[in-house]
Amino acid sequence: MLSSHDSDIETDVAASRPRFLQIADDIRGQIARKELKEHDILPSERSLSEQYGVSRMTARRALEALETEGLVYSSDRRGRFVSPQRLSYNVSNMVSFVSNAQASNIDLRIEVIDTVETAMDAKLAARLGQPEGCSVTAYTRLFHTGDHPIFIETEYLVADRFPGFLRHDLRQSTTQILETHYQTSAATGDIVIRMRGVQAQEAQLLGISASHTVIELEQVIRDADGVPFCFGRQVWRGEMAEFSAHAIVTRR
Amino acid sequence: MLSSHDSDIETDVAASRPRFLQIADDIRGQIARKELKEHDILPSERSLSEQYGVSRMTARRALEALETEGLVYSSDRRGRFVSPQRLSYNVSNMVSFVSNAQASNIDLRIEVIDTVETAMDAKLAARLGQPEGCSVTAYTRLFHTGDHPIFIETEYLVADRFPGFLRHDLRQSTTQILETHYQTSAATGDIVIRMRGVQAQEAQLLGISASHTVIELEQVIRDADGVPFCFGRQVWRGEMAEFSAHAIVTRR
DNA sequence: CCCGCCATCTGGTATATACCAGAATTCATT
DNA sequence: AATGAATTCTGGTATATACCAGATGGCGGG
Repeated sequence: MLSSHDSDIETDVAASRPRFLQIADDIRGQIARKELKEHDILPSERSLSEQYGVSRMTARRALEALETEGLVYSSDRRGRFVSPQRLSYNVSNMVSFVSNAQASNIDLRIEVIDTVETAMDAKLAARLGQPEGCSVTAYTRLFHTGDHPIFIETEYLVADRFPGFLRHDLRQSTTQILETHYQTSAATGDIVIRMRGVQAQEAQLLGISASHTVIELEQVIRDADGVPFCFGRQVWRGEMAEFSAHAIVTRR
Repeated sequence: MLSSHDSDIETDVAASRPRFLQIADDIRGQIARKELKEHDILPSERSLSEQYGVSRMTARRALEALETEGLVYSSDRRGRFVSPQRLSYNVSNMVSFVSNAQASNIDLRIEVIDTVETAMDAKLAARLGQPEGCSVTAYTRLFHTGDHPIFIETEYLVADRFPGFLRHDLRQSTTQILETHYQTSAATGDIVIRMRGVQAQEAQLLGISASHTVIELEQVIRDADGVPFCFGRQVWRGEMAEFSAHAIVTRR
């Protein structure tokens, strides 16, 4: 009945749209229609290639397309899975991401990757309004929901101002630590968001393959007097978040 | 002299890091060292494969890696080129992007893709605080620097408030039009930024291949009374921009 | 000098094949 | 029941090959 029409359309589409994108569209549809749900495993490259009668490489391209879109993530040599829903991160409301997440019932786990006490390079010193070579406390943490990595954060604190900072447990909100133990809280911030290629080490921590893109979010945080005391850099799995802000036009 | 050491290191690296990433690293270095400059053409897939003694597919993967990173753009069947520097877009300072760009000597060209006068769907109506089915003026424009596409913008205006809007020349700042002819200017905005996969039509307009990622920026713009009058969606080539914001913590 | 044809270049798609290493599972041995 | 070895699965890398269609540039004819 309609089948002849359908096949006409299909061959038309086939003429224009590459096979691997058609397969990707197909799977995209299954995800949209919830036939495949969050963290469900997708068919393997080999089974897809049989299913659609294409070579493994073509099936692979379809899956890779979904992966770069962020609809799908892959776990090395285990398979590919449907990505979970995005988190929303309000950059204007600079109250701790950790507290926010916990308030919205997100199961957040923080892993401390590295801590150092070192000297500022020129760039960092400029951002923090300090002389070059000045002492800085730095730590890198990896944030997960469930066992799913979301972003890496490295923060640099003016060391003189926060003595013994690294003695605190960093698997909690640092905003909290700063307020409780150092009577310092964020008042304003300058934020930059950009998309860029992931670096090898980051890719490993985030559990994504090299040559993917990530979202980098950098912020300088200032106290009530406008004095910068922290520089932070977050590297997000791009598909895992969206960033919201509230802007107020200041006319001068 | 050092060559034996070097080759040791090289084979070590070779053992760990895939060949296609090594080639990508190599080219990335040439770009960083300015041996290849903005809009310079890269070696073709075939010449790269000869140069490094790998198959064309491997050379291709190297170039594709650079492309997804945004370091390189490709123009269908002409070749691959070094991407130009990013633009900086301050989302807090909501004064027209167009005026800003012109002030910073950026050669901006605007192409009007589509204009319509239609009825709001439920989602749009909610964002603009209007009843569903209400009349809306919409237009889609493509922004270039030189002949290089940067982003697509679609804006939706509450039609009743801006009669005859589409009669103006849209190849200029719409902020300007709104201020001059309708005594309306932006006071606050709610902005969302996310990374997502590009859609087929967008890919064509932006001159990128399908299955790449883009940055989507959505904003609701309100007047001095807090009444929303415009919803806009921008779809950026991710490598072409970075977004900055100034945040002020409001404690409640 | 201009126009149109054609060879040659480019990337885009697609197949078939091979081997590797890690993850998961199976199954026999202790 | 616990341990450990073997098998089977997965994606990751890499090669070789083929054909297509758009872009480009040279060349010849008007």
